[in-house]
Amino acid sequence: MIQVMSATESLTAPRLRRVPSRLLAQAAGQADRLISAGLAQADAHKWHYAALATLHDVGSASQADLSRRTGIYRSDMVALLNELEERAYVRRSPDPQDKRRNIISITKRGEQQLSKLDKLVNALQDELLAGLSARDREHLVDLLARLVASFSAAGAGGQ
Amino acid sequence: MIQVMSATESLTAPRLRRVPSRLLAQAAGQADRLISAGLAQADAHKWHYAALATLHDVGSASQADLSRRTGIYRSDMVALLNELEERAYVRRSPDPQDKRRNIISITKRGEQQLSKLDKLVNALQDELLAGLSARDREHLVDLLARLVASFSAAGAGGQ
DNA sequence: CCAATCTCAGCTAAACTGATATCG
DNA sequence: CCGATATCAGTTTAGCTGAGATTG
Repeated sequence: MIQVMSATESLTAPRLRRVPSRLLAQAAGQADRLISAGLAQADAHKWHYAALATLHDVGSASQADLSRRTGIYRSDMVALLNELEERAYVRRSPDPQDKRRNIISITKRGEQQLSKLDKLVNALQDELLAGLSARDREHLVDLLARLVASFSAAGAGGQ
Repeated sequence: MIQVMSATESLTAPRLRRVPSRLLAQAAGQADRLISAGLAQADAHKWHYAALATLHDVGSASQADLSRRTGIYRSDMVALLNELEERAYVRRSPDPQDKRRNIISITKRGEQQLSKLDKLVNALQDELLAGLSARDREHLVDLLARLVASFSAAGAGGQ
């Protein structure tokens, strides 16, 4: 059993209990621990999933492209793709049209692994959200998606 | 302007767009950057706020107590309280009843700082949630609070 | 003798920066 | 010459572990 240091909520100061940024951090922490632990048992990482899922949906992409789509830094993408290539989940081939680029594509084995991870990730999300009804889950996802979208549209990230 | 590496959502693979744990991580990241940057301008940290708010609501507490209530590790609490003590926001006095403990209490200056931070933190939450209506904000907070509560009630943290 | 408290010292992993060589 | 790409090396920080000395 993993020993975690989240605030004992019953003791948390009232003032802090409903601070959105704090709740987000707590929830995200719980989610991350759960998903990471689950994926670790399949010898995988959330980045593996993100990269494979993106490659499946997009077909193939350069590393920089993959980086933008997944939110993983180009510098970290190198090591990630090394791992995926080692396990033969992806292929790296030089782009003849643009010799700077590598074309990354998912292999058959990668597709198999992806569908395995897909099931696993979905199951883990269910576990995460076990305390909420189906309607509440959808609503939560909606609100989060809108929050993320509106926020990056506003100040910070958007180009 | 802070350069951030979040996925360019318009390019994010459909499969990833509505994964709850991913949305939570993104939202929490945005929130944390915003709040941390805002608090930094007041030469403060989110932990400062958590500790001061807890002390105000509780009156006084041992370091271990504060640690449990805020979710900050006892080991990190030492350094945090050093900072707060330096700035004369809190007082550390030995507990005569239990010589292992320090009794931490908030000072007048600490109260002043707290009300400053209170306003600041509230303003930052508003900025964070600017894209959502008042009803949506409440709903989001509700859902997050229930998620966090149900989750720790279930498997992981709760004794 | 075991459990809790405060403190210090250190580790790990994630997020991020910067530089280099290559190419468009 | 500027901008993008892949790669490598390095920093910073949050979160976490472990151990020591003291006390209940």
